[in-house]
Amino acid sequence: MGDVFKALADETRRAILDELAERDDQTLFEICSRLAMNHGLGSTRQAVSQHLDVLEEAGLIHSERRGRYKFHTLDTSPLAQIAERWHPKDSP
Amino acid sequence: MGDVFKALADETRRAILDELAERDDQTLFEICSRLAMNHGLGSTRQAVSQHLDVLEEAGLIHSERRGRYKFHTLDTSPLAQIAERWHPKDSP
DNA sequence: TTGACATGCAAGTGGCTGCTTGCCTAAGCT
DNA sequence: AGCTTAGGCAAGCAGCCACTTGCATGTCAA
Repeated sequence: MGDVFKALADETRRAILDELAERDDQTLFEICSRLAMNHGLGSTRQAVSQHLDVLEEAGLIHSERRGRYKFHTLDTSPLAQIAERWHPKDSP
Repeated sequence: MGDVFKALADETRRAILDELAERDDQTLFEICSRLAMNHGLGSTRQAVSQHLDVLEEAGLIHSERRGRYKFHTLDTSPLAQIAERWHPKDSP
């Protein structure tokens, strides 16, 4: 699952996860404005949209379309295995 | 600490961490041969050396020079904060 | 000291990636 | 219907990054 690591490699994408961790079910424009407000990031709508694609591809967020809005929710389950991959070896 | 995430974004670097998780105090050539044996990676010595620099910059490994050998050891402590950064929010 | 071995340094290159630009689709409101 | 709003698609561009190539440094053994 190298997609998860590559998705986390970008600062803007980590900021998006930060925002979704504070409030779920946010639309694209909500995320855009919150990135500008809370993180000082002036990313374009298309740029954020592409970031959301990468994050969803990695399984870190899920999206659901309701009417003309698309709501995004955080999924932290792929992060669990990261810390556990390089466990210090227990000698037998 | 974006360096940690960027360091983990590369497959070869993750394989290096895998090898160091199994045995500490490995030299550059040991790591090279183990990458070829266990992971099927035909990386050059210089390529692996640069990967080791990135990993050390990120604080994921430490190195110690003894004579003409340089031994590398794994340090998993930067990984702890990763899983804890996007904790599900506890409602007050 | 001489040679072999382990590693370091630095410039150059190809491919990936984040971002922009421009246009398009679709849903809701009046 | 007509307009606005939320989002999607795709091509192009610039910077970064992993890798190579060639040479240099330093250490041990004979």
